[in-house]
Amino acid sequence: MSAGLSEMIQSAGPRYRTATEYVEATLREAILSGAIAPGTPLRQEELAASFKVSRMPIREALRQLEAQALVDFEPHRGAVVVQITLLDAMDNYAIRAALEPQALRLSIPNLTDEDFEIAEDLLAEIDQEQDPGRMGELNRRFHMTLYAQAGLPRLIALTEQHLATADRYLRFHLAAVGDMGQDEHRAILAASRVRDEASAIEALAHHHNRASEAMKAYFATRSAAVP
Amino acid sequence: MSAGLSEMIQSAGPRYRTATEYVEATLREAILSGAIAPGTPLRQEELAASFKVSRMPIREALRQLEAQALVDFEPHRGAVVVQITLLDAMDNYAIRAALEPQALRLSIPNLTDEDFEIAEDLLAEIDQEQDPGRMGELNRRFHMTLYAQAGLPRLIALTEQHLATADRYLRFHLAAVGDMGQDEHRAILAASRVRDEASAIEALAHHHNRASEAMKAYFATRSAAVP
DNA sequence: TGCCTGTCGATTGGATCCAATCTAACAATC
DNA sequence: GATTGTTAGATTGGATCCAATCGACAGGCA
Repeated sequence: MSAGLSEMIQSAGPRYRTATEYVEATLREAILSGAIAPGTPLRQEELAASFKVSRMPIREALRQLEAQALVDFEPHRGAVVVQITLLDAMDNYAIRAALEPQALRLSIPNLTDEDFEIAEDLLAEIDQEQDPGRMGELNRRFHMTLYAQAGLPRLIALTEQHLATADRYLRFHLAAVGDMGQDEHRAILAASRVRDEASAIEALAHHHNRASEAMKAYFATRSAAVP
Repeated sequence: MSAGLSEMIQSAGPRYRTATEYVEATLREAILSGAIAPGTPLRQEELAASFKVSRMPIREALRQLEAQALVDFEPHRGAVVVQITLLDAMDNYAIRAALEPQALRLSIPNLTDEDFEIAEDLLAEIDQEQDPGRMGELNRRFHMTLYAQAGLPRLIALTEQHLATADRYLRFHLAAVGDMGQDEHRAILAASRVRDEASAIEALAHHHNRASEAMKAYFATRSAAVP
């Protein structure tokens, strides 16, 4: 969370096959984590210098981020990191509230004891974690562990993408909801363990609803645009 | 459906702001409609000649299509139109079965009499249409008319994108299901008219289930890879 | 003063150029 | 005859170069 773009570039290492892949992944991480603030114009020349590549891979990466709705392109004015608004957060909640129950429903019959143990461990880790950024990551992994056996790669990838996007609202989520919803996490896990799809989905829906309502209320009291 | 890529390029006209936008939209249309067959390697030089631009806008467009899961990139081997498989079709059905009820639920309270009339007209048009490609387009517009008032732009855009992707399976859908499900369409519309969310969603779920099951059965009898 | 207009620097969109890598054909070896 | 090593051509990934557009600012005009 505290790392700026340059640190993220440093630590990226050579684990990518092409410069475009590398730039895309690093920029996405930087935007999702907040290392690059919403509204920031992304100057191609500047990024090229930071990444030590030419403008071309930067441009290809920005196009991919555009398709993921993380940056906005305006002809001849370039790319800008999309703003965080209440509407966007609600939009994201609505999409996740649609996708995640579907993924969970399809995954539950195929989950193994090992999956449940991993999920359990992740919950324990979340309990002891203080850093918000790391909590977001653990939260994502917990949810994805339960969805991973759905057997439909696109559905899983799409769900993960929108869970990752939620990291952008994490700061506001924590301010509004107060916690990561560990009780609800445990309810979801317990119902999944006994293959009780209906209860698991209900618990998940409750999880989403509480977060979404809390966020709406939080913004209602502020009425301000998000910084 | 019968138009090849070159005709689609001709008829595109100058309604785009940049070459990249133009290439991206035209290529997507060509892939979704089947004008470019699955598995086709997309040679950058060749496309550049067809579109009468350089390779650069082609590459940016291909990157966007990659983010939409319409083409596959392999380093130094280029982009290939992704194959159509039963798994992909099931994946797409599962995603739509998650997103569309959510969109419909949020939209129903805001639908106007005008919306219902438009939807009605579209159904009448579908009844008289013979061309599969055009039927796909009308079907998409019918569904999107009902979802358009959901008030969440991302959810709407994502739903539309996956409805459009379904055009790739249209040929197999028609072979498997036999029709566009007009009875179900009418049930969805009727329930939406009287703001009966539960019934509308149930009718929509039935619509998806029937299609999905029919497609699965269809492929089971063939057991072959999709051409 | 306030508004319009024209110029200039910054920045992007697109074209061209070069280097890295892959494919395929062919030769050499077992 | 099959397999492996080698090499040429095709094709992509990335760098560099040029032209088109935008924004800001200065100056003219009502």
